[in-house]
Amino acid sequence: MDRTDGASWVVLGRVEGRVTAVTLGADGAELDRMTLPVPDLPAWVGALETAAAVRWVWSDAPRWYADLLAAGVRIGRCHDLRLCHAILRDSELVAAHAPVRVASAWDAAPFVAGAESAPALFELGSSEDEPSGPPEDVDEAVAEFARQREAIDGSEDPGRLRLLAAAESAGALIAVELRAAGLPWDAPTHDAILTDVLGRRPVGGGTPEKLEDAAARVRAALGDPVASLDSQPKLLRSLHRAGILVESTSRWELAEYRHPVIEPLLEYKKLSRLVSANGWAWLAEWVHEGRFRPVYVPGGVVTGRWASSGGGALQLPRQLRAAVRADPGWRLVIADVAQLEPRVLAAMARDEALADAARGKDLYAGIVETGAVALRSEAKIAMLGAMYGATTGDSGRLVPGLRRTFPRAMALVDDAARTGENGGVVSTWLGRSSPPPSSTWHEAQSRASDVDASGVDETRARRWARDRGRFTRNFVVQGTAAEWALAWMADLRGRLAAIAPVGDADAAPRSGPIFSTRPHLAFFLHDEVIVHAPEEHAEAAASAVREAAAAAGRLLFGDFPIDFPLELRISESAEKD
DNA sequence: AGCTGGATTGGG
DNA sequence: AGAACCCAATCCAGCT
Repeated sequence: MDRTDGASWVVLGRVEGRVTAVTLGADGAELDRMTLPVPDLPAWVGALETAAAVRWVWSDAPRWYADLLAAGVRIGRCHDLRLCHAILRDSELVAAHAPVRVASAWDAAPFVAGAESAPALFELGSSEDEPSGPPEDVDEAVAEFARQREAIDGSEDPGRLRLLAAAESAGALIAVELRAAGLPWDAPTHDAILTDVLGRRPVGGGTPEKLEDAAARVRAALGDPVASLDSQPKLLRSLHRAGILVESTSRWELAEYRHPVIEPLLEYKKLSRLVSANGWAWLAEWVHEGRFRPVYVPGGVVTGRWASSGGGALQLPRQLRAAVRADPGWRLVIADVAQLEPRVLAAMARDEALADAARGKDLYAGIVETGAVALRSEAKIAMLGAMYGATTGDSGRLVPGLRRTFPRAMALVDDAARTGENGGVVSTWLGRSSPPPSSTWHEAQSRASDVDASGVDETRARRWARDRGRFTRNFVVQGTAAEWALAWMADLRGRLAAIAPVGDADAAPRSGPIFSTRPHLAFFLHDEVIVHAPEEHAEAAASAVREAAAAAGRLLFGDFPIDFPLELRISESAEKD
């Protein structure tokens, strides 16, 4: 697929305790085949990885790489068949008749450790344990890899799809590494925050002091000593009985009312959320030996963003960031990209005016300087409105100002919206395509164009068309931003691995055998990374983070003059200053 | 008893 | 404030 650097492809498969490794030449022909027992795999991979430039081709990174890392073996590059299949199957750049497009066992959810040993109790039909994840047989893998090479080589833009496959596969490695290394988490700090906010931890697992106190004040204000506060319908009825005629129990609606119950109720909701989502139970389940190890799901969102499954890694409340603390003698390098999505939009659209406004500074301040809008706050909501498809309110009112000043960028998102409204498919910069509309959607559209269509039919069809337009409008920007972030992390991963190791693996053993002696990625959240680094290498790691951002911009957008400035700090804790 | 969907709130 | 996009986790209600 990539014939430029001479690295060989080694395809791995396994059956009944033995691994088969097939080495392929640049033309895809089989050069060599060998088998070995599963326990011998790490040593063999480690030796080959040191000796030669290898790209490992495997079904699913979590299935293969978690065990390698645990055995102390890190690899440089892979091709993740499951993730790349999902991209190529749907990509508009791939020919409609390509074999990768037909339904197959590669349309699989990721491997989940232990999932095969938990069959549903009342499952009908087969009583066999169905292992989760894609096929593991090596010949299946070789065949699928050939289909994917064919799909890419025969596509409209092989270069872009090669980049996307490489970036997505690097992300697959990084997700496994992030879990293996873990985010340094100081449980005593977390406990102190909980105790400060909620009051003393109840011994028998009951309600914390301050939560109980807030509940008592709510019930007193309602004049109902047994009011249920955790059931939305019951709470709504209690509020109505007290003369507060809200339609929901949401924070924003409650805040509009003046009544003695409002303040304690909002307090109750805040505390209740903290204890149930990130309280002591969460701490006991997800933090062990000073590390938070969430499950990241690369490509888990239609746009290509990562999702998480378990631990809520992408939903950590700001309130708890103080619990993210570097090990003794180590530092955190915390970096996020300022206004990633509008910068990506400027580059995709080749909109020099927007790129100028973004250059070297706060993009929203730059927009104000162009005169498109008067205030920074207006620039922000106008830009978000343009990318999300707002049509009403302040945002909808301000978008036309942007359309005059940045016609190219606005045309890109407007075109994406029009395509989506008409039932079409849109693609990101590197070629990830949106899913097509459902059959229900199509049926609603054709029913509305019947001669005897009712007003209800027409209204619904219009609404669904506009909903889909907003989705495709945002898809191209959010998805390309996700690609930029993958490229950033992939490049950063390589730079960090090149920094000389320090001390011995006992220095910070909690990160495991691979990550205890050198800077490593510890956290990722859409446009932010946290690197955990030995103090003496913190500056080098920070430089690597900055250089990787510049490299990612060049990799995706060549010499188009867009920059990606970072907000970066080196600190012992992730708490905001 | 287990599943699904609504409501809510946390993140970008 | 929301609006307008992409999510996950939790609890509860209502269903089978």
